[in-house]
Amino acid sequence: MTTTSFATASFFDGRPTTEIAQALLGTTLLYRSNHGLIGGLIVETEAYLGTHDTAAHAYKGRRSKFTEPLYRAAGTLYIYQLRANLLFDIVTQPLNVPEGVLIRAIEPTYALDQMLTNRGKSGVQVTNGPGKLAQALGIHDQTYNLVSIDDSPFEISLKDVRHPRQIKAVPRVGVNPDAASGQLPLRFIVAGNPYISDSRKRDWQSDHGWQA
DNA sequence: ACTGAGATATTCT
DNA sequence: GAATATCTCAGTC
Repeated sequence: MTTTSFATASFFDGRPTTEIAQALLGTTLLYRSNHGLIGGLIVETEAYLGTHDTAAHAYKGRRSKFTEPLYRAAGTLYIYQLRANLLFDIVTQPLNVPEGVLIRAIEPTYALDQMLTNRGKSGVQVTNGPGKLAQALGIHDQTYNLVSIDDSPFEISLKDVRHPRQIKAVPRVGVNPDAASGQLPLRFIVAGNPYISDSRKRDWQSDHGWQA
């Protein structure tokens, strides 16, 4: 196995979570599903900074069966249910440093047909949100929660990497804005990409915000 | 195109 | 019983 086309543990090694969240933009999230290779370019991420981040599940060191994956090694998958949705996170720091990145949106590049079928929606509605992208990929259980991405059918591919022309850092979605960490700009987006959750059509760019 | 309410599952107080 | 790292639909513009 080469180390150039996959983002494994070395991708996370020794970098702050905020930096990893930005570095993931433009890489490809791939899933080797029973229906074949499916995935797309990551266009939106959020960083959750552990015990001092009021919006993080590990705030104040909360540790339970639910939050356990965050305390494991970098590259551990944290797949959990929020209301009727599954959310897909990757742990970014060494053992017992409970930080992670939430993948919030992708731009489909592999098996768009399958995603349309999985979602029953068209256009950007296919993958422009964390729960939506899980549905689109066909993730409907927590089988790979607590598993290292290297031992899972998931992969961060650096093979067809694109470079955002501009990365914007804005406050995170769905966090209590009145809490201490509520306004921190820890949500990172590829400016101008139409698959950004809750984006406005007027902000979309024809090149989707990628460098040429 | 944009806004706001309601539904949904799980965890923690 | 309250809170939550969300989605969808119906109403309005």
